[in-house]
This record gives sequence, C-alpha cells and structure tokens, in this order.
Amino acid sequence: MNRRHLVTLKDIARELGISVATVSRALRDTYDVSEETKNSVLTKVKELNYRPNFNAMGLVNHKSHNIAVILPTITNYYFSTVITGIQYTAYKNAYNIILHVTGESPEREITIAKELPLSSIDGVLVSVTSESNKCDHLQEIIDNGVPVVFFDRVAESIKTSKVMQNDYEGAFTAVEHLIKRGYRKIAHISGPFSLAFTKERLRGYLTALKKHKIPFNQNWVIHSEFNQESGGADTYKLLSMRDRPDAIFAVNDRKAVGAILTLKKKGIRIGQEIGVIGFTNDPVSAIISPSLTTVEEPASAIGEKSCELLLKHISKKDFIPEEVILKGKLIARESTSRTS
Amino acid sequence: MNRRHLVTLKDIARELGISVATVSRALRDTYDVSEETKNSVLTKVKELNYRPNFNAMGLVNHKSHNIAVILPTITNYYFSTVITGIQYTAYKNAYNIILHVTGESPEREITIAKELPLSSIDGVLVSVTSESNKCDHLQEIIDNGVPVVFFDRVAESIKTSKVMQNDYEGAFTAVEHLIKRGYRKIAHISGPFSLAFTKERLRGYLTALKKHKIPFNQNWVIHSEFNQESGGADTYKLLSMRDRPDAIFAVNDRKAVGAILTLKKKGIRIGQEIGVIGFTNDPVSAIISPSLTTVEEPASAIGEKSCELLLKHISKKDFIPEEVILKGKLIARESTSRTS
DNA sequence: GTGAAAGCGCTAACAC
DNA sequence: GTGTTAGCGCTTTCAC
Repeated sequence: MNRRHLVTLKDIARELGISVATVSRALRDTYDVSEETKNSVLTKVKELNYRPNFNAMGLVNHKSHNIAVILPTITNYYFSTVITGIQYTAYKNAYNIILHVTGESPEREITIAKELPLSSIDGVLVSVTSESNKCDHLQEIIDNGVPVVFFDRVAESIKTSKVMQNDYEGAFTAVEHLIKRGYRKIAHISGPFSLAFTKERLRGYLTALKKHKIPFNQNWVIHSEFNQESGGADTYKLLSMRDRPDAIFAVNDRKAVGAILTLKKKGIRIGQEIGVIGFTNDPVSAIISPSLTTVEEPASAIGEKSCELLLKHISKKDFIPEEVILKGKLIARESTSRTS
Repeated sequence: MNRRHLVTLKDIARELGISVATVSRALRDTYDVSEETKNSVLTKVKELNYRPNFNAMGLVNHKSHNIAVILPTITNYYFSTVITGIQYTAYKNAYNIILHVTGESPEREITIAKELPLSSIDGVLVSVTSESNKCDHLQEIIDNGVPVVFFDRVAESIKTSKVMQNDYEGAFTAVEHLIKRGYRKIAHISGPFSLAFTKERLRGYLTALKKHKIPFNQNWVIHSEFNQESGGADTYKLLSMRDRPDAIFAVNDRKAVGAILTLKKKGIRIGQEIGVIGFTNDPVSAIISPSLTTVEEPASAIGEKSCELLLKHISKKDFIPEEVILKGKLIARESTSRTS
C-alpha cells in the first residue's frame, strides 16, 4: 500500500519453502521442473499478483523489451498513424515503446540520441529531423550494438534497414495526373531540401515533366517548411509572378491546404483556374472544400513494417539490412477537376 | 561494435586505478570527492562515452525515471497535443514516457494495466477508455504504491489527482453563444454516456437552456460514438425529425465536422438555417468551410499539468490529490453566424 | 528435480 | 577523501 514492496521471486520461494532458482525456472518453463512445483508456483504467482522486475531481468539478460522511437512531431495525421502502427506491432511482440519527440529540432535530436539509455533499450526507430544532415549521433548508437531502423525520413549515409513510401513514384503519379487533367504550368511547393524524400518527390516531379515534354521553370519550385503557413506563403509568391502557374503540386497535404486556403481567399477557382494536389491523404483532404486530390501514404503499414524489421535486427544480430519501399495511391478529388 | 559491452563504472574505475564507489560518487556529485578525481572521472566518462545503466540504477534506487501513459488513441489533434505537452514536461525533468494505446478497447486497457511492469515505472498517466466503468485494474496500480494521475477522461471513483478542462462551463458557454445568436431549437449530439466529461457537457447544455427558459426536448439529445461518421449519422436523424432543431451543439469537433458535411450534402445553409458548434478547436475547424465555431480545449496545458502533478506524486508519497480544471475559450467562426 | 552461489551494474553503509 | 562490502531481483552454472 505505502512504500511499495512489490512481491519478488524470493517471496514466492519463501512461502512455498523452495529456492528462488526453482521459482525462476518454473516461471520460465525451462529446464525440467516437476509439474507439481510448477503448478504451485503458478498458483502462488497469481495469488500474490507477482510481476517480474524488468530492471533485474534487463540487468542479467541484457535486454529490456523496450524500443525507443525518435521522431520530429506527433501532432499530425501521418506521424500519429505511423506510431499507432508501431505500437500495434510492438505490443503484439511484448515490446514497449518509449517516445521521444524532437520537435523538428536537430539539437534536441542529438541530445536525445546521446542520452539514450542504451542499456535499457533493445533498438530504436527513427525518423530524422528536417535539417539534420550529420548523423554521427545515430551511427554511434549502432556502433554500440543497438540496432536502428529508419522510417519515412531516413539518413542516407547510415547503412541499416529503412522503410519509406515510394516518394519518387508517388510524385510522378501526382504530376502526371495533373498533366492528364490538362494542366501545363505546374509548380512544386516543397520542403527543406536536406531530406531524402523531398529530393525524391522533386525528382518525380521533374521526370513527369520531362516525360511529357513540359519545360521546367526553376522559379516554380519553392523550398520552405512543411506546415500550412508555408504552403500559403509559397502560394502567394507563385500568384505574384508575371508568369503564373496553373497547378500546384504540394509536397504534403498540409502545404496543399495552405495553398487552397490562400487561393480561396484570392478568389481563384480551384480546379478550374489552378489545380492543387497534395501528398499524404490526411483526413482533412476529404473535409476541405474543394476536397483535395492527393497521394495516399501507407502510414500505418510503414509503422508496422519498420517495427517488424527492427525486431528482426534485435533477434538476429547479423540480420542483413533491408530497404522497404511501400507504394502510395492516387486519390482524385475536386481540387484537380477541370470541367472545362 | 558487435556484442555490445557498454562501458560501465568498473571500466572507468579500472582505467583510473580507483574504486567503483568513488566513480559513482564523483558522477553523482554527492559526498565529498576531491576536485581532482572528480575531473579525471568526468574526463574519462566523456572519453569512453559512458552511459549509466538504468536497469542497475532502477534496481537499487527503486526508481526508473519512466512514466507510462495510457490513452484511447493518439491519431487525433487533442490527444496528440496532450502527449506533446506530457513529453515536454517529462523531458524537462529527465523522465521518459512509455506509450500505451488502448484503441478505445476496455479489455486492452485492463490487460495493459495488469501487465504494467510496476518495477520499471515511477507513475502512470491515464485517460480511460469510453466504456470502462470498472476501474479495479487502475486502483490496483495505486495500491501497489505507484501513483496514477488522470487527464481528460477521468475515473470518478478513484481518489487521485485529475486534470481536465471545464466541460460544464465550456458547454454552457457554447450553448449560450448559440442562444445569443438567435438559435432556439438546440440539439446536442453527444458521446458515450459512461464518461464523466460527456455528462458534464450535457449538464452545461441543460443549464444554459434552463437559464434562458428554453424548453428541453429529449429527442434532440443523441448519444453515440466520438467520430466523424457518428456525427454525420446523428445529424441525419435530427434532420428527419418532424420537429427539426435549428442548431447543433456537438460534443467535439470531429462530430461537428460530420454534422457540417452532412448538412452541406443536404444543401442546408449552415449558420443561417442551422447553426453548428463544436468542442476542441481541432485545426480542421478553421479549415472546413464554413469554418466551425468551437470551444478551444487547452490540450497542451492539460498534458503539462497532469505530468507535473504526477511528478509531485512521485516525489512526495503523501502528496494530496488535486483536481485541476482548466478553462476553455469560445472561438466564434462562420458556422454560427446568422446574418439575418 | 532442486539448491547454493556467483554475478549483472549500480548505490549506500561502514570503515579507515 | 576513498576503498570495502553487501545487496537490489533476477538468471545461470555447478553441485548434489
């Protein structure tokens, strides 16, 4: 009730008049323990509501059944869904997840990594922060023998398993969709250039233009932050140009939402005058009006898959790193519909 | 590199030719250790990149610097923001948070609680699942000496600290706002009746009606799930009534969004014909068109405050439970504007 | 089949 | 100011 003395193996042993070693063995169902003692132990365990001490187990077994998750933010649809996927797989395998949010701060990411209690963590799942290009702090974790798996925002220089969506193909599909709908002057409002997936989406954009022989206009590619406000600001810039685009491919839905809001404010008929397409399939894309065409990201699957891979790295120390690339899916809505 | 031998106090002691105890003392800056040895230890620690073994520390100190967070879901604005608040405070105090998502399943909540490794957790923060009325599994944790603090969805029967928004007052304000704008036939689409905050919001609704001498119509209060779909379904029901309401107070923004979408589909002029007000101030409420009037919940503050309280319970075993009630704020938007 | 004893990495009481 | 020792709760040889 008060100063917690949680019941230990010793308590069980004493009550049963046997040794701690036997109780331990009975519990783990290993070595040969007589059915009889095993049963009596199990009964006592229930009766006393014994819960194993994971600190002690961790100390001797060198494993903790904890995995750390380090990511930029959780207050958006994509990341919160990924975490739910991770949780799901971790839970199924009796792993706990310890959450670390960097808030998009590279310094904080470094501090978190440096201070990670490697002794009470079996592995780590990370999605790097926008601007982090130096990844020594993550490499160091691996060098200490703790496996790391990347998801979504991966560190290119580190050799380990990675799980991402097919950003190149998704972007290509998005832009080709715009072209098929008749848009020709396609802008791209993008994210920080330092991230692999940003570059991949840009590459998809460029390839689609090239394939359809549409000239590329450097001014129409704008790099800024990932949020809605940046999407709005980028759109303002595009609108103020002498040579104005007739479609916007946003690097994610939040920026696309910013774009739509700005276009509406300016009285521009979305779809007709200017088409907009996003990336993610955040629920808001179906709610906003006009609804937003987008490329759906398999967020939940990414969480599950990356956790599965991490678990494999944990159980087989020489597991060969895999790069898994999941496909996105185009979801056409009103923001790219030209009824002309 | 391979089988991880993380560096321990013993390694440092050996390299420096001193005892483990001294190293331990130097590191904790306690007892009197000579400046000289302290410095040499600190240098070695940096050099070898020593990281304390939290399992060992936990074993001897009976504290882990971990807190568990148990909540229904994280894929929505409110909960993900609360967690961010918790994270923020936990991080400042060198605590890790271990995440447990129940997915609104009472059974899973019970399993999670029963299996919580009490020995490697200093406290737990919980927001109960919709239908959980029996809370023995949570009481049991407290009985084992591990403090529990509730946030948002609290268990009324358990005596401990709780942090919530002022649901009664918020609802009252919301409904009074509708009345001031000229709506008289106000419906309430609500959540599962088993939750305290659902009842509180209903109470606020009823009190506002009474204060303004508006008759109460039982048919206009509908209890269902918390999601957008339920909001839409509830709205259909209301629309099909002979005596149709002219305003809807939704228990949260997601249901309000469902209502708006349904009303739009039916061609009803929102604000004019039927007013809609929500609760939360999910970002979507500013994005949807017409934008949604709502009562802002102090999600981040709730996370921070509940974590602070838990930390107090952890450090003072006889900390007297506090119930903290934070205020919401009305944010008027288009969905309740009558230009008549 | 079961017990005794050592040890995981650390802290704390007790010496000196 | 520092070393020695015991012990946190558990697993794991090694005996018997």
